[in-house]
Amino acid sequence: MVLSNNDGCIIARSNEAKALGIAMGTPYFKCAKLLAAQGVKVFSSNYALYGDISNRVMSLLRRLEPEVEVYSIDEAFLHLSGIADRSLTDYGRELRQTLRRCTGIPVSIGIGPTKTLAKVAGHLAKKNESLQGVFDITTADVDVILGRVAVAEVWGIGRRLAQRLALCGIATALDLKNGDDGWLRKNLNITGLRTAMELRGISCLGLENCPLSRKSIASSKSFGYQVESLAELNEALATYIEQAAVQLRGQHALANSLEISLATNRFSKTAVHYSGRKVITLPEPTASSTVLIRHALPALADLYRPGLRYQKAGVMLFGLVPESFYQFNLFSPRDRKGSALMAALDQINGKWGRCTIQHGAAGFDKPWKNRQLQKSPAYTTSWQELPVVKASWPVL
DNA sequence: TCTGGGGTCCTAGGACCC
DNA sequence: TCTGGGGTCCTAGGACCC
Repeated sequence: MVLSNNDGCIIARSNEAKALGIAMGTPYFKCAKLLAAQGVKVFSSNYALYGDISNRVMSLLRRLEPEVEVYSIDEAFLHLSGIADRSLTDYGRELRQTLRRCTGIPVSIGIGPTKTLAKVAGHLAKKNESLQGVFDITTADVDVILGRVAVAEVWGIGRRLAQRLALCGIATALDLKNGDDGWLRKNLNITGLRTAMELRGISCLGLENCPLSRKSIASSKSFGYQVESLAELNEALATYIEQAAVQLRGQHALANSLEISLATNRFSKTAVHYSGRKVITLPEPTASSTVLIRHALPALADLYRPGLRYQKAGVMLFGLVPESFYQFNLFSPRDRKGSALMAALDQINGKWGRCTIQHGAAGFDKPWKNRQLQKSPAYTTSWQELPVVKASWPVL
């Protein structure tokens, strides 16, 4: 099993772990004993490793297929329009073997005329061993299949909508597919109607092979312990701002505003609950960590209530504009030195590792950092953590 | 004691404009 | 007594996804 940040919740399970009946999102502390007794291996999340493996798989896909939409760290949509002369299932099997051979990663592949149907097919491909990881939904009776899929499993139908649909007698994907358009539009809004159309094989969600840049960038994290002092909160917030700003500069954008947030443990039954948010509109858009930190810290002091034990702080950058759209301020010259400094900082940290150079405000020891007690090594991205192979042979 | 993080889209309602 | 029509932009809140 893999844990979320701060070793908080369970966010990934092997089939064997699923068989123990532990639900996705269960807080780790609630089942730690059971897991230990059953000999389950538990890992802290390791995004350096997952991100690198994901990149390997995605870049291979891009090399093999012209139209690829990377949907998440472990999912992608491919447009298979170019394959007319052979069975898509065969093509899928071959693709799967290639990925396995080149990256070592097993995948399942679902094929369908729309994204939503492909997701249904993918789900079956993963669950059903006889399909050997590949399923083309058009080779079967789609209605029979949809009749067996619970509506809550359809992509785009979450817990809330599923509950509402159940009350109206819509229990399966087939029921949703056959729903009345006017009713769907009114009760599930346009996104729900689109989902139903997609189940009918009418594509409403195109392939986005060159996604636009992000509209907001956030960095927020729980602390390793309950933090009480403003000084530590300042360090944490400055650290998160530096992380968010690196991404901001990475997409060559500037932020118009930022929102900072601060919260105590919302689950605590004894401590005072508090959560504060504050939006700061910047005098002019910036990508400078220094400027962002300078605006954020006084706002954090405003949100701070002495005597509380804080669990989490965060920053969100929004109102993002491309660097090239920078609107010059009539009354103050643009700070060119600042952007050169940031470029140098990114270059150094890119080469020598995150936090090689940082603002003093971000602290040094960072004792409040989250827990990752069971982290696997960054096998593929850190020289210090490369796997070591020991070979021995019998002396003849 | 211990409960993640980072995104997207849609809608309704209010403010404002001509 | 009787008070238009057509827009935009912003925000908060709700839903979803991985």
